Amino acid sequence: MFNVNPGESSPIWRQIEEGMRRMITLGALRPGDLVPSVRDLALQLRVNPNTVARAYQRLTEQGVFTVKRGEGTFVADQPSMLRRSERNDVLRDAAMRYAGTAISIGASLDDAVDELSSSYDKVVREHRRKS
Amino acid sequence: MFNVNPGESSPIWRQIEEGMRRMITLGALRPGDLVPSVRDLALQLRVNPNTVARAYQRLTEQGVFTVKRGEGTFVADQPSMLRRSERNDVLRDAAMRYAGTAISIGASLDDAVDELSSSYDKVVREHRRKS
DNA sequence: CTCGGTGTATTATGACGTTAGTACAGCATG
DNA sequence: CATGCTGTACTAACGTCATAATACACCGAG
Repeated sequence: MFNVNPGESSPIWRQIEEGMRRMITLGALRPGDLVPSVRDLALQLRVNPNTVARAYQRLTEQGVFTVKRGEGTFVADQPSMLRRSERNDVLRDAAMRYAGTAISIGASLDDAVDELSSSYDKVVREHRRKS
Repeated sequence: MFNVNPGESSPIWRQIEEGMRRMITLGALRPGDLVPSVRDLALQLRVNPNTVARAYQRLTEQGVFTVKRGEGTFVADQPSMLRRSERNDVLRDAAMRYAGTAISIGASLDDAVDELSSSYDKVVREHRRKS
């Protein structure tokens, strides 16, 4: 599925939320697909079920997941993506953070772009492989 | 100087640490320059002095800052940059995070690169303007 | 119906980051 | 010397995050 890093500065439930979004936009999870149960994913990621539950709850509120009680959680038929404005805000914030750390260690824009390109492909390939 | 976001997931002292590194690599702070006092910067950023103190302390341990008691904190004559291996690790991690969020919201690599390029220039320009 | 799985809610606990306040040691300036 | 600035250290408090242990409501399968 995907990994999670407890040492990371961003909370685990957010990593799970973003991880699930990645799986969907990469096609590893398709509309109507059954998502691992809270307890299963918690075991798999070696994380507390409550932490997974929080991520699932947020995704459900956002319309990305739908819940059938007693049956499981599924990817919504039309996974509501973020509006373009919100999407741009998210991307811009992330870009600012990345640019900031790149500059802070003296990396050039080309360096940053190269590393980004490599990482982008890497993430895509890993997900393609596991699906 | 630079800004700080309490809502960010990464701790404030780390934002200050990276911000100072940016100032140095961008030339806004040069070796031998006097750095704002802990209390001054704390007032300016609307942050607790202890938070600034922690960032300064780390930078001092890393050889980026040197301290003259009763006088102030200065940029070290030869600000010891990170080793190439560490530098690459930091950049790679940051790139992975950025790529992950970009993919999670369905942004293409080109989108991510464009936004990165824009943000990189923006950070550079802002620092140039303030120096 | 019963059983097992699902999501959900609640409470308690420990670790961590941040803030606030206070206090101390050292140096420069007057 | 005395004052005021510097960095540094310590404690208490609060909020968030993650964990843990339950308990409940719901649904499908047997």
